[in-house]
Amino acid sequence: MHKNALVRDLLKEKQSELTAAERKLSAVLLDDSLLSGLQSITRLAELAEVSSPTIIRLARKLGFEGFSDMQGAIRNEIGARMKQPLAKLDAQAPTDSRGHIVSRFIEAVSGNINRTLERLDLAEFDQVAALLSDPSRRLYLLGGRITRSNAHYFFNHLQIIRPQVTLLDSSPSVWPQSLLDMDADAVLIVFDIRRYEKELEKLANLAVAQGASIVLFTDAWGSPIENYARFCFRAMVEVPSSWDSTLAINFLIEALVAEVQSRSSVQSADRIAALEQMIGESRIFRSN
Amino acid sequence: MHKNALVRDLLKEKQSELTAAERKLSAVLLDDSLLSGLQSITRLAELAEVSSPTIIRLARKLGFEGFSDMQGAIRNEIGARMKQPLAKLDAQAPTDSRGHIVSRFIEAVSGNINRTLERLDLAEFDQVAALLSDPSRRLYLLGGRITRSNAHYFFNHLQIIRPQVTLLDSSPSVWPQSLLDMDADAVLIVFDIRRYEKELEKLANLAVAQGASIVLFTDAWGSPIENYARFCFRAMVEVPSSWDSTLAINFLIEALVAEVQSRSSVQSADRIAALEQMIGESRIFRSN
DNA sequence: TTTTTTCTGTAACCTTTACTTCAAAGCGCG
DNA sequence: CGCGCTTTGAAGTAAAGGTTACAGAAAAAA
Repeated sequence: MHKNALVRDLLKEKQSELTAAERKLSAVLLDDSLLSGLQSITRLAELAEVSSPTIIRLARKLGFEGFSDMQGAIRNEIGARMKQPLAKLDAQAPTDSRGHIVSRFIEAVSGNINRTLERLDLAEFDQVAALLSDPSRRLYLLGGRITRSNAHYFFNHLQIIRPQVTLLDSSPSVWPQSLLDMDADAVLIVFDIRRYEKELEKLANLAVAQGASIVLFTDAWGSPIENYARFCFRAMVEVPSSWDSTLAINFLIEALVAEVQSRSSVQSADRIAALEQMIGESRIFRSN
Repeated sequence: MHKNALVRDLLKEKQSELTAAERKLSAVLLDDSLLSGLQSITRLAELAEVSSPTIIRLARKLGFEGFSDMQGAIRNEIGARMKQPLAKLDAQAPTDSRGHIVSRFIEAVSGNINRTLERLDLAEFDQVAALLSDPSRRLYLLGGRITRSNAHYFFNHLQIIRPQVTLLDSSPSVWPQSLLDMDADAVLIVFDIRRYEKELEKLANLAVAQGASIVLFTDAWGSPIENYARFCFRAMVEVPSSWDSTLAINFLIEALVAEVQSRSSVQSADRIAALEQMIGESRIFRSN
């Protein structure tokens, strides 16, 4: 019975029946594709911070005679996986012959991120990081219908890291007020993927006219805002879905956050500490 | 010295210096990509039809302390070969010897996504997709300080695809009003990664008490809300940054959006068409 | 051939391993 | 609070592990 089943699947399948220590162990095993299961039971026990009996109990729970038996199965499993040309998400395809949506999705997404990075100019990335770390700059973030979430995510982090960060409202009617403040020190970070929104372009145009610098995040085809942008990141967005994927854009955002944080760490340490305290004090929904 | 070199290369390199029995052993090892070297020395000896001392002598000849030492190297080697990164941005490293932040980031992120998917239960994924596609369900989304953006992103799409989707306000003081409506038909989608927020747990608890089902997105360590959740997705979030990465979570969201969309496509087609029209009519910032 | 050198397996060695037992710790429940 | 129950690791054991020493086998040199 267990001869056919893969240890990995068994682990996932019986996850709910596992105890706390067993789940800890299971996490360690799954964490590196069962590879840690090839060590001696003692080492594995130390690595997973459980005792060796726990390991044996888990092995038995999965249907093996003991640890050695399971280890043999793991070795076979890894061997089988290695002989496959490309180790991609093993398509078990329970419902669909062309593979589960998750399998197809991960394939597309990894391609998107890869190609986005291929086109990424690291020097440009560094320049943008420097720009966003400059405390004398004022940052404004703006997104479209869908990309507003990305703008919000970026804003969320930047606002904690440094002062002078503004997320523009989703309603264009209140933009003019912010526009007033955009001078040569201002940086407008715009997200605009298809379908490109005319309002965004209009605002970008006006901002540039006032001297602001624009950092644009767009898709492979390029928003019309490219013409006004000082810096431009193009990300791949196509996936097997009715919707575009902004994962590559999110990747760029997170990498920028990391870099801006490390460049601003000295100044932002106090800022974050102060924030933590304010959060603690202003907790409304008391949890006592 | 031999720390860097691969066992496989060492074997081929020193082939000429090997004795007959050693060469027989080497052939067996190379034959299945060193995989047979993961067994016990006794089994390997039987398989290669040599004695165990021969194995030790070969290991020493290659520069290892003994069989165990070589076996460890083999394990690492196989591990390295298996976890071929989703993307290995060929390190150009212009400024930093340890690689550009983007390179280090992509490595961490691809690992995170891969490991998140390994732990993902596809059946659970499908169940959640079905749940979210059910028009008789009312959906409520809730995120923490950082994950609010993810909740917003999810909301943004779900709201277009189907009716009865609500994004809970970031301020807990107005939650009770929404809580009133959460009965057995309600689905509360919660995002809670470290540092876990007590307010979220409290709300989840109350929602469950009213009969609502909870779908939880959390990190590898697991939010306390797990105890109340009907479905739980655990994503890996660690990256070389002061901040956690929610990219794996975003991946799950996008995959779910794709699946929910395809399941609801019939009903949602009209909805999207209607929406498009409304957007066209209500454009404020006219582009003449 | 004999002598010398190199190679290889057997048998002993001690260490580590996988596994069992058992008691303490944790946990839910009345 | 104590009561069961489950979960967990410490201690102990028998077996298998890796390693060593040594002697015979094979090959090379004389």
